[in-house]
Amino acid sequence: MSVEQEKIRVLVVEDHHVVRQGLVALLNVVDGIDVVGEAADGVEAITQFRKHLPNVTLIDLRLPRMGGVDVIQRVRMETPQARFIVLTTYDGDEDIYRALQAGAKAYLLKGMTSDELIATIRTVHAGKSHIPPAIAQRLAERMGTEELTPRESDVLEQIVHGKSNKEIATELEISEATVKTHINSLLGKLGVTDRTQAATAAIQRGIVPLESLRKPKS
Amino acid sequence: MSVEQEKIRVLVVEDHHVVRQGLVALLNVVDGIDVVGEAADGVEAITQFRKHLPNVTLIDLRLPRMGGVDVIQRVRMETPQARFIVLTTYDGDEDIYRALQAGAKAYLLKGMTSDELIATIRTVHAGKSHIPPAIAQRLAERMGTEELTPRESDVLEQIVHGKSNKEIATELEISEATVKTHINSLLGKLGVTDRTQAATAAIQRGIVPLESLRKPKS
DNA sequence: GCGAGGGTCAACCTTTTGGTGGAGGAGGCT
DNA sequence: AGCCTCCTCCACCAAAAGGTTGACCCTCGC
Repeated sequence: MSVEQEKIRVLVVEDHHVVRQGLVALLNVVDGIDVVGEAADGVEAITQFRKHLPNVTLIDLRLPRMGGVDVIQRVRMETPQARFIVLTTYDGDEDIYRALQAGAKAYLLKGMTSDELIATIRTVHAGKSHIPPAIAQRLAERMGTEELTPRESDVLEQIVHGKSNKEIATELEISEATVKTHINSLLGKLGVTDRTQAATAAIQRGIVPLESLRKPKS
Repeated sequence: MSVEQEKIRVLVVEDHHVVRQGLVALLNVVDGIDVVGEAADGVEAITQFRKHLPNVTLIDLRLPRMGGVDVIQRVRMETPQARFIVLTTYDGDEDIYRALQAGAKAYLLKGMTSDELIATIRTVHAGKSHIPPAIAQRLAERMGTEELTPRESDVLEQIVHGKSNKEIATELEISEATVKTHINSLLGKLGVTDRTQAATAAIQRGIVPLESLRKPKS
């Protein structure tokens, strides 16, 4: 094999400017890795992906305009062989799960060392996956839990937003009795005993994003 | 004045390895700025500060071993002229407030540009403060609100952890009637109408850290 | 066609929560 | 001493939430 080996072409998607800059600088001095593009939001990420068709895409989940999970889904719809490494601070089990479901090959917590990151890029490029033990642990825990139905998720979201049963009924245009039915069901699935626990569980697990609490659009 | 101007000596405190690395690399190529130390946790931060006595300290609030706010307090106790720039992702109004109370001179959100960061370092080194409009906005909002008493905070924390009034009474060794009194009071102060809203408000404002929800130590 | 699961609703009941007013004691500040 | 805040507690009430059972209607897959 020649000294001119093929470089791994990497796309970096990260909205935090200094972090992205740091990642790019870090990776560009590594032998065999070439950062071919950068994106600061989800929409740009897709554009950049189509343009450069990178071997590996490093992506944060929290992005403006379009979330990381959606980006992964979209891109893999048209390019199934696309390899993604999710690189994020911990945002709740739900995101881990959905990212891996969407086809992410690795999940790294910010805070890993440069060596870990580089090693993971090579691993993923070689077609393998890489899930750190801490993440695998959470995934395993999540497995035992039942999925919420769409309607139950609607109700849960309203609960997190501090709505009463009556308000939820009005909002979703169903009777209060139905709201109670859903709540009773979702309490069981979440393994909690009241709405307050359901709310904190939802936030903590990332089922309902914390940002949505700021200023309700309604 | 000579060409050999005095450089601004900077200490970078940030637990995320790649982010810290990026910041240091970024700042070290800037004219007139010299990164004299790095720290990955709060305890190390204090050690490094004493060792280098930097002009400006860049610090994240979420740190292992000792939080950023505590570091600022400690250091300014022994070195009141110490200048801190808080550099963090948004963790709730409470942290902003407490960091500035502790004597931070500036508060920057990760995601700012390198230019903003550099400009702020110079500004702070010159003895001025720098609070972005978005942050000032939140501070202003917080001003109108009343402080919770220590006991009310205790109760609120229990609420966030999903305890019932009865459980809270047992936990804090007071009667359920007293718990109700505190709750009634804190609901008013938080401007909410029930415990679920109180819980989400507490999390969102950073009064009760989300991490404490994982596995209760009890 | 039949069962399973999801969504809708009702009646009934118990427990919890929130709202109000009052009241006494401890500690701090003037 | 007076005044204030905080913490403590009680009683009473109304509203909300939680638990249970049973029911009807879809749709989807077998």
